[in-house]
This record gives sequence, C-alpha cells and structure tokens, in this order.
Amino acid sequence: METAPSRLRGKASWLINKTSLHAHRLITEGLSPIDARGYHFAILAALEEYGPASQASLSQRCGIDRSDTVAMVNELAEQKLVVRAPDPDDRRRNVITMTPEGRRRLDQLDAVLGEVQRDLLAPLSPADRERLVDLLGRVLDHHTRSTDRRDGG
Amino acid sequence: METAPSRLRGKASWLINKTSLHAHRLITEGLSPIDARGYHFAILAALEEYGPASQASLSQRCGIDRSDTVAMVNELAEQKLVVRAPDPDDRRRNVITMTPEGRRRLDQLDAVLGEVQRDLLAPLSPADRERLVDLLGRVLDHHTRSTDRRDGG
DNA sequence: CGGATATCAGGGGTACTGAAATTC
DNA sequence: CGAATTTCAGTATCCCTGATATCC
Repeated sequence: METAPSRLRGKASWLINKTSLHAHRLITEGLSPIDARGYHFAILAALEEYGPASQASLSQRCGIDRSDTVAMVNELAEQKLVVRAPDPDDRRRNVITMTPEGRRRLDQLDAVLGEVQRDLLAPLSPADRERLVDLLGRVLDHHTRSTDRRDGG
Repeated sequence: METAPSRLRGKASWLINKTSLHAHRLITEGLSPIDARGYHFAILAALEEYGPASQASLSQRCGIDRSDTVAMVNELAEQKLVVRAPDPDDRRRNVITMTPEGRRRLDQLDAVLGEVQRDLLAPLSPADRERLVDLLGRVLDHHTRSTDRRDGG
C-alpha cells in the first residue's frame, strides 16, 4: 500500500474494510490447516451458549445467511461436530445439537482465534484494544438494530 | 442478529468483519445509483494526490489487486474519467491520467462517501470517531508494513 | 389460505492465483 | 537470461435472491 491517498486514508469505511481484510486473512491462515472456518466457530459458539437450535435461529444469531448456514451445518455434521435431527415438535425444522467432539472443537477454535486477535491487535495496548472493541460494538449495535437480518424476524 | 453469542461478540475480528459488511452495504447503496464503486474513488483519489501513474503503482497505493485494477481502469476509461495511454519511456506500462471530468467525479464520490461515513458512525461522538479512525489506522499501519502488497515492491 | 422453515440453484462482487505477451 | 508490467482466465469465498417443498 505504500502511501495510501489521504482522501482514502481518512475514510473510516476504508480503514474498516482493509482491517477486515487483514483479519480475514489471519483467520483463514489460522483455521484452514485444521479444516475449519470462522463460520464453524460462530455456529458452535451459538450452540454452546443457547443450546440446540434450528438452522434459522442459528442464522439470525450468527448473522450468517440462511443459504450458507445449510452448507456450514453440512460441513460440521460431516466432521461429527454437530448432529442434525428433525424436530419432533415442528417437523419443518432441523434441530442442530453440538456433540462432545464439537464442544472440544469449539475450545480449539477459540484458542486459534484468540491468537489471531493478538496478532491483529498487536500494535495496540490492552486499553486501546478494549476501546476499539467498545467503539465497534457501539457502531454495530446501532446498525444491527436498524438493519437486523434478512432472514427471520 | 438478535443476540450474538458472547464468544463471538467479544472477538475484535468478528466486530470488524461485521462492521465492514455494514460499511460495504452503505457504500454500495450510495454509489451504485450513480454507476460508481468504492474502487473508483480510491483510484481517482490516488491520481489526484500523486498525479498520472502506472496501473502497478495504482494497485500498490490503493491496495487493489493488479488484476482488479485492470477492470477498474477499464470502467473509469469508459466513463471518460481517466485516460489510458502507453508510457513512451517504458513501453510495458500504461500511464493513467485523470480527466477534468474525473476530477469532478472525485468530488462527487467524496461527497457521497462522506455521507456514508456519517451514517456508519452515527452512534459515535466526533471525538469517538477520531479515536476509531486512529485505532484502526494504527492496526492497519502495522499489518501494511509487514504484509505490504502482493504486487510490486 | 397465510406464514415460517429448510433446502437448493444460481448470481454477483471481491480477493486472489496462474499464465501469457510484451518490454526493460 | 531474469525481472517488471499489463492482461486474461479461472478459482474461492461470501453475500444475497429466487424458487421449491414441507409443515404449522
């Protein structure tokens, strides 16, 4: 990048997009050696925190498109990290349940992603990292409330 | 998104990716009605600040892949916003020059993107916006120095 | 019927890779 | 020869839309 034009450099949207790109690269590099993706972590984390759930609610909670959620659950089920079973109470739904293997996998992915956070935020002090997370969280809350999701709701 | 799992929510990389997605959506919504893209702004901004340049240096300065730069210059040239001419000093190169129309277009795009910034950062005070830009800039500088680009250099 | 869910098929934008042709 | 520039072809991933089938 050498020296980005100042008009560009001053735009928050540009900084965010570029930073996101670096983050994405670090995540891919960290997870692909163990046959995982960022989405896997998101879904497993949701299952841990909220228990078994339908694919639609996983989509909403993780902010993953319903179409992509199907593919992700397919991959996770193939690796025996989750089980997909029809919901007896509502036979349209699948209930996705995390397996003990999936539970262990979640911790593994969390560890890898923890390292990624440290790499990504390396130049920032702990206080600055908190500040960044807080600022981004506030921006995201604002837009999440107004935009919400494209799926359910 | 309703309630994202806290393991997810606490990850800076996740916050950055989601925020980047919102930013991208706002940019697309703002620019597509006038047949423009974020990349157009980046390239025009680089041409304004550094003058006529080869496609390779535009790639480096804007952080755009060399392959995509070709397509962007095609689009800009079609709209008469830039001119592509062979470099007499080094006939491998094209020299890209901004036209007066391109100069005006740059200001138009800047205005649209300025609105996008305000929308994107709406929940933040002016001081917080500066803080965010500063923090992201420091993160980006760090990774830009180590990763640099995939093209020249 | 309307409404919600799950799945699949496919488009489109973006990031990237590989290779060819040209010129230094 | 090697190295740099432009260009094209193709891959991969992600976000999204549309359509279908199923069930409440």
